Amino acid sequence: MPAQAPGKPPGRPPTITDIAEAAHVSKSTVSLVLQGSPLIKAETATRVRGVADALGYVYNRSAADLRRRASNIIGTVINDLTNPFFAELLVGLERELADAGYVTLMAHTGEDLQTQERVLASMREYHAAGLILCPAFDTSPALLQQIRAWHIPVLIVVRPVGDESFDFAGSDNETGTFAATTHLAERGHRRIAFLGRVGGGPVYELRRRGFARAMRDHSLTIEDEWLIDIPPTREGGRAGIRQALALRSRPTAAFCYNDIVAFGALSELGERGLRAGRDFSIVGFDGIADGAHSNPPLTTISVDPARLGASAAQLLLTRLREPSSPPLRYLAQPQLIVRQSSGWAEGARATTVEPEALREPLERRTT
Amino acid sequence: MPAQAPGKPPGRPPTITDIAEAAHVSKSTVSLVLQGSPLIKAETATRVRGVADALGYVYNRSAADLRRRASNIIGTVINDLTNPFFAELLVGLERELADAGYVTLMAHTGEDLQTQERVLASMREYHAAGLILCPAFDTSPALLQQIRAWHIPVLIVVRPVGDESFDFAGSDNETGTFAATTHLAERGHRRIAFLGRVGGGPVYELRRRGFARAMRDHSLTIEDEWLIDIPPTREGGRAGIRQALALRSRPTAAFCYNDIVAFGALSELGERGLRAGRDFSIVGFDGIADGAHSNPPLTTISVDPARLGASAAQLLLTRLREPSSPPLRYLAQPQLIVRQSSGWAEGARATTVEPEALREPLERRTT
DNA sequence: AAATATGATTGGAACGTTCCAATGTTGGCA
DNA sequence: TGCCAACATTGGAACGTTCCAATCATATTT
Repeated sequence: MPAQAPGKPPGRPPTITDIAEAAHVSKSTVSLVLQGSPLIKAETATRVRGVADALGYVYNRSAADLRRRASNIIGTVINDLTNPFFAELLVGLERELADAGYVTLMAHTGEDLQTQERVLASMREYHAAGLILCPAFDTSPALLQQIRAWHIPVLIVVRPVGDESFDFAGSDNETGTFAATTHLAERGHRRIAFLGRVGGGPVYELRRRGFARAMRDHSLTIEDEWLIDIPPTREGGRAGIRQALALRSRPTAAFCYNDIVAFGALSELGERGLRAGRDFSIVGFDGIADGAHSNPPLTTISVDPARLGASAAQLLLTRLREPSSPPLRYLAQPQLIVRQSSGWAEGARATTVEPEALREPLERRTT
Repeated sequence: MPAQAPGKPPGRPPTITDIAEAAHVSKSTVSLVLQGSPLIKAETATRVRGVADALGYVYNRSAADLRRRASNIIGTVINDLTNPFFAELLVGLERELADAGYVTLMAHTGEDLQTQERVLASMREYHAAGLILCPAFDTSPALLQQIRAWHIPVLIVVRPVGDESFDFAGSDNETGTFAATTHLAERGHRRIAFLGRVGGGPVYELRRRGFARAMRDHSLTIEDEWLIDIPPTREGGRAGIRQALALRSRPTAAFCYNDIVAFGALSELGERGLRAGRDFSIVGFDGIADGAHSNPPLTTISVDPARLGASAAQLLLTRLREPSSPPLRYLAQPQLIVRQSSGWAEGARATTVEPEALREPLERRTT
């Protein structure tokens, strides 16, 4: 017995023509009914729908898309699904698109430019109604120009690329980092490290700027050695902490480029018998769900990735309705979420904070 | 200036007919060339391809799919992308499918049965060549029977549903849990908790069985209260540890249903000033990437989610080539990865283990 | 030299929709 | 009664491929 497809072979699946015959109307009428057109009398419409159900009709998108020269497919290109930030973003995106009747053609690039080009070309062949692109590192503006010539609406997400003439959804990196650094400064930290890529593109640049501004505002100087160049990964976070702790002018706190870097940092601190929030302070960026349950829970700048995804989807949907309005732009306003990974600098308040004392306000939100 | 679509409006994009004219061949020839058919003389083929490029031709899948009554779309339904296990699985899947020339239509159900039905129906309309389904909790076998009638190959992933007549890719839950529990027992633990759902379906059942078998093999009894019923989430892990620590016959170790439960457990332990691996032992299940960088790094049963995804994709591809072979089945053999979250029970070896001593073998694999 | 095999190419009818233009059918109004 | 608008429905030509059957050329065999 074959595993799949038992029972009678499908025969020829019913088409609108079959429905038309059975319902004694023309196929045009059936088509209009299926599209929910108000041109058809309600009575006729329900009858037709009844017949369609009875025959087990299933709409043929290929045919419709061919004729309409369009589809309900949104191509979504994610550079690193392995980072929960993007996974959560994707969830928000997909949900919103699905609610609007679109379907998500998803591809993962793993930061590989060739893969990125390939999948984009493929999405084009599928007649995607729109594209959402989290560009891989070093994506050239030329690629975007090329896509523009395809006349498919594109929304750039998270990492800006090229000029401002493309729709974009991301977060306010400078403000967010400013808030994070300020938080550390207000807790009495004077030597604060920055763990992230050096020359890692515009997002890094903005975060570094926010960092620098906050330091300046608190009259803190930045030693060059505190700008620690590591890849934006968990391993990077580990390495960053190792470096930070080895410095002659040793920092007491670190802003981490993103939450997974921060997780790496927490892990490394733990292995050295240090407790984040007491012996060293850590702040992340992104606000992924895991941060509420790391050890210790992570103070971070939350952009609410799922919500960012939803907003991004909305932006693209707007663009689809208004193909020729000026560039759309959405910048999520990040929120500082204070949890236990950031504590007071030695001497800044009482002396050390009892772990127990920290436990009560498990999560507190600040603007 | 409009944001998108500047320059000349697309005109009419070139079709194979246009290529045919320009290359002085018939459209049949062009079609064959594009399909890489060996029927066409190499010389002609390259000429045609040249013309196609020159005209900026782009293949129209809608048209082809209509005519072929098939597509290169694989519909993938994921129940919880928020769990890195599934995100990593999806990455493996997508990569493998893309390499084979397929494209991934992805949908997220968030464990919602209605959403699941909706997205499956949608994928059917798109003429998906195959489906990959991580079923939501409580998916009824009836749904699968229904899908079977669609005559689209389905691969069930991770959670078995219904009878064994469907292709399935998952992991050996019993063996994995057996290994995890054995590991704890061999480290001298005699009171071991099980953190997971009670009555959570077949996967839970198998893991509980592996747990029970390992306990029996080491002549350990299982107190009912050690079977702690919590949702398979980070919050669940927290709650589970709270409960475990409050028991009269207090366990010294816990097997966690999956890695994110384990993360919750680590977090809760940390907040109580306990260190996993020294004061309490934790073992997870799944082997998500984060486990190598949690605090402390997590001992877990790894099924290598990305690889599982790749294998699943291979299984479906095989099915597409062999539509009527008997049911295919793939069970990943899980590996115990010993990291720092599991230590020796008090008195079982020396006394307590110095944190420093643990640091060296950062990661060790065992079968 | 005819007959046959092989290789390379082609004509054209599908595939199942959509949507424009046209047609038929009411009822209201002059 | 005739005219017109509004409403409801319809015919049929696209959309861009694929693939079967047919054709044409060339080489090989008898």
